[in-house]
Amino acid sequence: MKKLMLLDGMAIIYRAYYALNRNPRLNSKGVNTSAVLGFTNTLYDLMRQQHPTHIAVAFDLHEPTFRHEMYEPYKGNRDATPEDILIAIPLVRQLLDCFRITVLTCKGYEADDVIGTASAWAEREGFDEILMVTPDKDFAQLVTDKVHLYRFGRMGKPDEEYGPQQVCERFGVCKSTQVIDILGLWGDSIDNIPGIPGVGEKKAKQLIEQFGSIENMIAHADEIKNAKLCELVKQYADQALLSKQLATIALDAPVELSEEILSVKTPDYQALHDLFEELEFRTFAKKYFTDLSVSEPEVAMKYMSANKVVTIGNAPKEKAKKESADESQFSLFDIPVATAESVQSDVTVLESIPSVCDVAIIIDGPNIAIATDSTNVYSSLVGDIDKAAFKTLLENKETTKICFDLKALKYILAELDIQINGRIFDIQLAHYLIDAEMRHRIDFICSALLGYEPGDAATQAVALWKLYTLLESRLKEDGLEKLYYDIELPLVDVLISMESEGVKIDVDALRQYSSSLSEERNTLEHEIWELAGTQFNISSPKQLGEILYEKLKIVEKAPKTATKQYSTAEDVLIKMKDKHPIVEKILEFRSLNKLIGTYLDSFPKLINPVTGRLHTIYNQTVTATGRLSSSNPNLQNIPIRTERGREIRKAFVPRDEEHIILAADYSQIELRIIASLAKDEHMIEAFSNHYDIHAATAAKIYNLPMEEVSKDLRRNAKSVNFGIVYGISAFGLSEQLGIARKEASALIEEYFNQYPSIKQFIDSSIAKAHECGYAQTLLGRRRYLADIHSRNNNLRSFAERNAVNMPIQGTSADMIKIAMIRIFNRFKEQNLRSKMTLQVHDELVFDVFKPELEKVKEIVEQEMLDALPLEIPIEVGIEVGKNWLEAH
DNA sequence: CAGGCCCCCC
DNA sequence: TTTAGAGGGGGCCTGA
Repeated sequence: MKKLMLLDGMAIIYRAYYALNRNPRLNSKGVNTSAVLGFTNTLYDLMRQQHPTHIAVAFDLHEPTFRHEMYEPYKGNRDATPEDILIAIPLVRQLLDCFRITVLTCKGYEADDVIGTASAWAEREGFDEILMVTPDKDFAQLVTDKVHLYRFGRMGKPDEEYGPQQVCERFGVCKSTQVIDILGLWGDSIDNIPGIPGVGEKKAKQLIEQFGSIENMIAHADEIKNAKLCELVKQYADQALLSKQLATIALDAPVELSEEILSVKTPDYQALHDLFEELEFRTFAKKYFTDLSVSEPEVAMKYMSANKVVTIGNAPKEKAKKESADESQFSLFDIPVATAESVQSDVTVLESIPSVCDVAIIIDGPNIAIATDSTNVYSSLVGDIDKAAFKTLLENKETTKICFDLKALKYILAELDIQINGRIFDIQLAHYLIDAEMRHRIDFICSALLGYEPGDAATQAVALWKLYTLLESRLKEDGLEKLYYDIELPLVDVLISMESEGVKIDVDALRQYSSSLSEERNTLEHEIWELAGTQFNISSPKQLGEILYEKLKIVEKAPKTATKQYSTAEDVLIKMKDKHPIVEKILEFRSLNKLIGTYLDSFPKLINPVTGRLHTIYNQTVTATGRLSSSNPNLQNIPIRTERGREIRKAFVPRDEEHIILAADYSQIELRIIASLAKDEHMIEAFSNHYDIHAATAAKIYNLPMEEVSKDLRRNAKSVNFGIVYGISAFGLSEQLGIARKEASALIEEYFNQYPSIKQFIDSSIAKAHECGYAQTLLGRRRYLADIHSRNNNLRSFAERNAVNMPIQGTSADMIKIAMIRIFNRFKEQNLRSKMTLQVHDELVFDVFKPELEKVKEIVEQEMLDALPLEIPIEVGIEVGKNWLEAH
C-alpha cells in the first residue's frame, strides 16, 4: 500500500496565518510564530488522519515561471505577501528538514505544477493513492480514481475529499479534465484574468455541458442561442483560450522524484528539539520528547493517533491513576487557544487537561461530559479510538451523559456500534428550550454563558460540564424539564429514524417534468427578452428592476425595498400586471424557475446513492416557536397550491409495491388551539358541530345565516381567522384582501364583537408578555420578547404579535411532537414495518406496509387526537394513496 | 460567503 | 426620503 500526500506549502501557511492571526503568538524575540505552529498542527492532523507512506511539500521559488509572460499584462492585482508569512517560510522549511520531509521546488514552475507532476509520476509508478492537499479548486482537473483532492473546510465545515464523482458534481462536468474549460471561461479571480466577461460559474457550466470544451465552443459559437453571449464568445475567444492555458497545471516540471525521496522517514529528533527551543514551543516540545523515549516512527504514529480520557473531580482512584498513565502517551501539538484555565478559577482540576486532543471525556462522579475539538461537534469521533472503553463508558445505564447535539452524536455512535444509555443531557436542546431565539452553537453558548470560547476538545468538555450545572438548574427553574425529558429528548430518536428512513422519489418523473418545464421556461425567457428589447438575467432582481423601472418605465413611481433597491416582489408585480404584458410573463418565469431550481433539478442530486432515497435533515433547535425545520432539501415546502407545483408531490412514492403512502393532518389546528386557549364558546360550538369554520366565522361577522355565506365572504373570514393567528392588524388584512383599511378594521372589530373571548385572549397574552417578558405555550415552552417594552412602536408591535402567535404556533408544535413520539414508540412496540417519513408542521406522512394499514391508521389517529388535552375536539384527516399528492 | 430578496410551505 | 405595516421557516443570487 503506497500512499503519497502532496501538500501545497504556501497555501497551508496562509491558512494557518489567517486562522491564528487574530491571536498572534510572539516568541521572546518578537517573531510571530502563529503560522509555523499552525502549519505544524495541520501537518500533524493530516499525518494522523491519512497515514501516508510517502509525503512531500511543494513550494514556489518566487521566480519567473513559464507562465510569466502570459500573466504579465494582468499582474499587479495580488496583495503583497504579509511579512509574518515571509518570516514563516524559512522556519517551515527548517521544520520540514527536521521531520525529514522533502520540499519540492522547480525552477521556472509553480508549486501547482510540481504537485501535478508528482501526482502524475506517482500514478505511473503504481502508487495506490495520491492526495493533493490544497485549497485550490484548479487541482480538480487532475483528479482520477487514484489522485484525490483534499480541501480544508471553511467556516467550521468539515474538510472535503474530491474524487472523480465529487469533481463532476461540483463542476457539472463529465470528466475532471474539463474543469480547465470551466475555469477558462470563468477566468482567474485572484489574478483578475477574465475568461469571457459576464460568464459566471453557471453559464460556464452550461456552455461546457453543451460543447464539451472551449475550443469546440469557439468553433461552433454560432450555435449559442443567446445572441449577446454568442457575440461575447467570439469577441473574447482568445482570452478564454489564454485563461484555459493558465488554468492548466503542467505535468512535466523537471523535478527529481523517487520513492526514496518521498518516503516518510524518522524525524531528526535532535534538530526538532533545537528548533522547538528556538521557536519556544515549550509545552509541545516537553510532551513530544517525553513521549518519544522510544524513537521509533511507528510508535510515534501510534501515540499521535491515541485518544484521551481526562478524569476530574470525584472519580474513583484507580481509574484516575490509569488515565493519568495514559496521558503521558500523548504527543500533542500546542495551539494558542484560550483554554478554560485562563478564565476559570478551578485551576487545580484543569491542570491535568492538555490543550489539544481528539475526544475529551470528563468523568465527574456519575456525570460524563463528551466533547471533541470541532465545531461539527462529533465528526472526529470516528477516528482511532479505544472503542471498548468508550462503549463501556457510554452504555453504562447508571451515569448521566452530557453532550452537545445528541442527534449528531447518536449518528456517529451508531457507526461505532455504541449505544448511549442512562440519562442524557444535551446542552444544545436544553439551551434551545431555555432561550429559543439565541443561536445554539457551542461557541456562542460558551461565550454568552461562560465568557470564553472553547478552543479544543478538552476545553469544550470542561465547558459542557460547567454548562450542565447552569442549564440543568435553569430548566428546572423555568419549568422546562417536562418539555426536555418528555418531548425534545425522546424526539431525537424519532427524527433519526425519519431522517435515515428518507423518502423514495420517482426520479424519472422529476426529470421528465423538469425538461418539459425547462422548455416552457426557455420560451418565456425569449419572449421576455423580446419584450424588454434586450437580453438580461431575469432571475436577478437587480437587472430585472432596471429593465422594468428604468428601461420600460412601466410605472411612474418605482417601488423600493427596505434597502432602497427596486422591488420586484411577487405582490408588487401582481399589482402592475396590466401595465405591461412582460409582467405576467415574468411571474410565470419566476414560478417555473423556482420549481425547476428548487425541486425538480435539485432532488435527484440529493438522493443518497447508498439508500437510493432522499434524506432531509430536521433541525430541532432553529425556530423561535418550537416548530421543526427541514433542510437539504427542505421537505416542508413542497408545492401544493398550484397545479404545476402539485405535480412534484406525485414523485413522492412508497418504497415498493407492498407499501402505500399515508398522510395524516390536523385540521385547522391553530384555530382550534386559539379557541381552546381562549375558551371561546362560540368557536368551541362551531368546532363541536363540525361546521366549516371559515363559513361560520363569515356568518357571524356579516350576520348572515350560514347558507347565505358567499365564497367571497368566506374568503374574507378565512383571512381574518389567519390574521388572528398571526397577530392581526388592519393594514395587514387590507393588503391581504385588497380592501380599504377602514373596511378591514371594521371587519376586525366585528370579529372581536362576535368572539369576545378571543379578543380577551389576545389582550391577556400581550399583557402577560409585558409582565414577564416572554410568551409561553400550553406546556410552558417559552419565547423571550426582548422588544416588548420598546418605545419604538414597530418593534413593540412586532413583539406583541409574537406574544399572540407564539403560544398558538408553539402549542401546535408541542402537540405534533408528542404525537410523533407516541406513534414512533407504538410502531416499535408492535414491530411494525411501516415508517413515519415526513413531518410538515401539522401533517405526518408514513410509508405504510399494506397489511399494516388498518393498524397504522388506528395508531396514528388515536395518538394525534390524544396528544394534548384541549377544550375543543380535534380532527385528523387521514388519507392514503400511491403518492403523496393522492394521499393529501 | 453574508445578506438581500424572493417564494415555496404551514 | 421611502418603506413597512400578519407568525414561522429555507433557497437562490449577488456583490464585495
